[in-house]
This record gives sequence, C-alpha cells and structure tokens, in this order.
Amino acid sequence: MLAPIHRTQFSDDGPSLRAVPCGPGMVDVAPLLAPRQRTQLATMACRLHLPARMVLYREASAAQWVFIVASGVLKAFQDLPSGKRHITAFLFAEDLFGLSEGHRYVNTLQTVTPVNLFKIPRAALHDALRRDPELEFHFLCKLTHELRKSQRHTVLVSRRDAAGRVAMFLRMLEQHGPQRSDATIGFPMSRSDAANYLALSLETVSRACRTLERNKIVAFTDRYNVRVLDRQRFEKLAARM
Amino acid sequence: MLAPIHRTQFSDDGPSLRAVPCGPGMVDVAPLLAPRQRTQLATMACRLHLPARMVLYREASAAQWVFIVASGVLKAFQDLPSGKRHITAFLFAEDLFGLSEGHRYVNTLQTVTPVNLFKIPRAALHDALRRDPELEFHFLCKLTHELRKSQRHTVLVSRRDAAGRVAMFLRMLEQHGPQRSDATIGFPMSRSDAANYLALSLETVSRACRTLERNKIVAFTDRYNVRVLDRQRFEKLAARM
DNA sequence: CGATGACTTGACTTCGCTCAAAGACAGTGG
DNA sequence: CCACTGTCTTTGAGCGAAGTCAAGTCATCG
Repeated sequence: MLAPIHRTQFSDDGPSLRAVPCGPGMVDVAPLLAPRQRTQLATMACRLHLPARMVLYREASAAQWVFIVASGVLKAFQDLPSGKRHITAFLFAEDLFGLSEGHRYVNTLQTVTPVNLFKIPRAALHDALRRDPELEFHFLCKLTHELRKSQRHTVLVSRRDAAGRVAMFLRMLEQHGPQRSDATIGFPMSRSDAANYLALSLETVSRACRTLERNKIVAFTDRYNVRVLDRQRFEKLAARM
Repeated sequence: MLAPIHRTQFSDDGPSLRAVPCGPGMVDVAPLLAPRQRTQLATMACRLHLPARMVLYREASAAQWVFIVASGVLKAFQDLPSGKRHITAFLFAEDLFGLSEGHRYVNTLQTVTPVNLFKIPRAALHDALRRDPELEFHFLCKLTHELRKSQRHTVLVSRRDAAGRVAMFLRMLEQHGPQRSDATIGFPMSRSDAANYLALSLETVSRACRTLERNKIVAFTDRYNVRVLDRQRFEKLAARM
C-alpha cells in the first residue's frame, strides 16, 4: 500500500519546484519546471533517501550542495545563544534549500520524516543557471515565493493569540502537505518543533490545540492528524488577523 | 551642503543592488552590479523623485514596474483585517522592490523620507534577465539576501523582550542606513512605524527606548537620531537572544 | 513490564497591551 | 512674535495572556 504512494511522490522525472508562477493572474502554486529542465537537473543530481531525525548539514558548514525535496518533511533551524531553537522553515515536496551565504549554510537542516532528496552540486547548478536563463528565472520565482512565505511567517509570529497562530500553522500544513483522501491534515512534527516555529512555548501550543478542540473547530484523531470540523470559523481564525 | 551628499547617494551611474555576494568567504554586503549592467538597467529605467509620506502603489494593484532605491527610505506594509498595520520591510538605498505575484503587488508602498528611485518596466526587466544570465544571477543573490533579512525579521519578532527587539532594530538601521560621520544612527520613521515593524504597541516602543536610555546603552540626541553609548551591552542585547 | 520520551494540565509570575491623560513639537494664521 | 491646533510621543494604572516551573499522563520500545 505504501509503495505506489511513495512512487507518486518521488517522481522519476527528476527534481521539481513548486511556487506561484510569474504570469498574469496566477494565484495558485504549480510546478514550475518544464520536463526537459527537470531531466537536465536530474543529470546533475544525486538521489538521497534519509530516515527521520537525521541531520543533513549544520549551520556554518561548507555549502557544497543545493537540495530539492522529492518527498518527506525537513526542518531548517538555528540554535540561539539563549538556548532557544528557532525553526526558520519546514520544507516539503518540491521545495528548494541549501542556498548559502559566502558558501556556508545559514541553517542546520534535519529530517522530520523519512525523506527523498535530490542533491545538486552548487557549482554545477551555477553553471546550468548561467547557460539557461529560463531555468534561472524559475529559481527566481521560487525564491520570490519563499520570500513571501517567510513574510507570512513573520505575520504569523506577530500575532498575540496562540490559538490563531496554531490555526494559521494548521492551514499552512494543509496547503503544503500532501493531499489526503480523508480530509485530515498531517501534523508530522512534534509539538516542540511546532512551538519553535510558532515562537510559543510547547505548553502553550498544547493548550491552544486543546482550545481549538474544545471549541469544536478541529478534532485531533491522534497526535499526528487533525480534521477541520468548522471550516468557516477555522478560516476566520487563520485569516491574518 | 546638501547637494554633494545627494549626488553620492543618487549615483548617476544607474541603479545598484546591495547584498552579500555569492562567492566563497563573502560575509559583508557589497554592490553587486558591474558598471555595464548598471548602465544597461539605466537605459530601461525612469528616474523618480518623491516627497515623504507618498503612496507609490497599493496592495493588489497591477504590477507594471519594479523599483530600485537610489536614496531615501520607504516602507512596505499590509493592513490586516483587525485594523493592525504590519510593516513587512523598510527599504533603503540599493534595495529592490515591487516583485509581484500574478502581476499584482503584494504590499502597499509608501515613502518615509523623500526618495530617489529607478522605475523599471517589468516586461523590459524580464527580457533583460532572459538575455543576461549574469545579471539575473545578481537578482538571485539579492533575493536570497532579502530572504535572509526576512528570516532575521521573524527572529526579531519572536523575541519576547521589547528592549531587545528595539536594540536589534537600531542595529538594523545602523547597518542599512547611510554611514554617519558622527557615529549616530538615523531613525527616520515614526515610533508608530517602528512599532508596526516590531510587532509592539507604540507605547511599548517608546518605553523600550526610554529603558535603553535609562540603562545608558544609547542616547537619543533627538527623536530621529540615536547614539550608542555602551557598544558591548548594545551588541549583547541586539544579538539574537 | 518497566523505562524513556513526548504530551498534557495546573498554579503562579511576568511583561506587553489597552485605556487614559499629559507633554513636546511643527505648521498656521493673527 | 506668539497663541492655537493637530500630530506624535511620553508616562501611568490595571488587565490579560503567555511563560515558567512542576506534576502527572500517555505511548512506544526494549
């Protein structure tokens, strides 16, 4: 049962990037790359399968590769001097990561679930981009998309109400995670990870989840799966307040 | 006295972009574009001088142009349903803005001080990027840089202590604003604008400024200029906590 | 079956928000 | 030149929500 699902997520056609395309009236995310660009990237890429909880690279280490997610979930984080851990982003299928600053990674990267990745040598990618401006433009679109996501993250963290932050987070998971047939939302990370992303204590995340349940807005079937019960109130709460 | 300063900021050589270059060991920001690329952009660009407090464009309006700041300060913001105003970013010399999603702007843009801008038609820029992958790569670097800045903004807003947020903000102004001969930091925006960027109430921003003064970490010469008195404690407070 | 790690729940503290009022400053017109 | 006015800023008092500390529960795995 797992195998076919696995195959559809880990496409054999090579890496893919997902973002809002840069055309007029485009609103929804879509795969950006043309088949031949995916094939081209595939020739440079090395495939990687990693188990959960594995550190891919650490902050400030030499940045030799750029990665594209085929399937699974990862987290990018920094440990701050105070001991707090700030999670910059969760990464899902068709996301890009490993962009460096001065050829050093800026975050530590760790898998949350088992993942399939494409690993592309930085230098080879640079050459390919220099030769193919259309491909480079797709990367430009992807980066713009990431910038928007980061800005939404800032808005999320700016909210004062914990329940609202969690609702926004659940909606994010709903959009970025794989579609489910049973209309549940996958919540693959720990409460602690969620807390570090939401800039809340894990106790507050836990309380907020219980509050959403008590108000009949969502129901947790188990720790890792949620179902939206009251879509209207859910969207209202998750709307940028 | 103003004229020569004005000239150095509003270079006649055409638009310039400032970011951490994408080379090994590069740490500091620097101008990215080669002279001929600046000249090329200049041929497409239209120069704009605007007074303070002017709205350049509104969220969701048709995105016809991309802009590069020559001098001055602007703010990019969104008004949220709750009535709160979220300032996404302040823009300084050599910054890029106006990147659209589906050919619609995602923020409202307003000048804070008088500004000089380069206005570039979106379509013309797109063509130029398609013809010049090196130029496009500079835009890629700039976008990566903007992504890092946005992520630092998220870290800033995640802090719980108001004084620390304000200290981080002052350090940001010190780095992005023009160098001063007298070692003061320019604070060109209102307390209210700062509050909307920092996700604090303007009262709390005011109190935090007073706290920093009371602790002899900084001194406000007037509302729009600060001097760092105790660099060590300032940096410690501004360090990502 | 016991141990470990993750999550939940409760009591108390802290810090920023809200409401309210007073103070500083620039521009205007007499 | 100065009083007037509106805007921005500072300061104070009280409240509420999230953090912290501390038990207690649950699930998984050896």
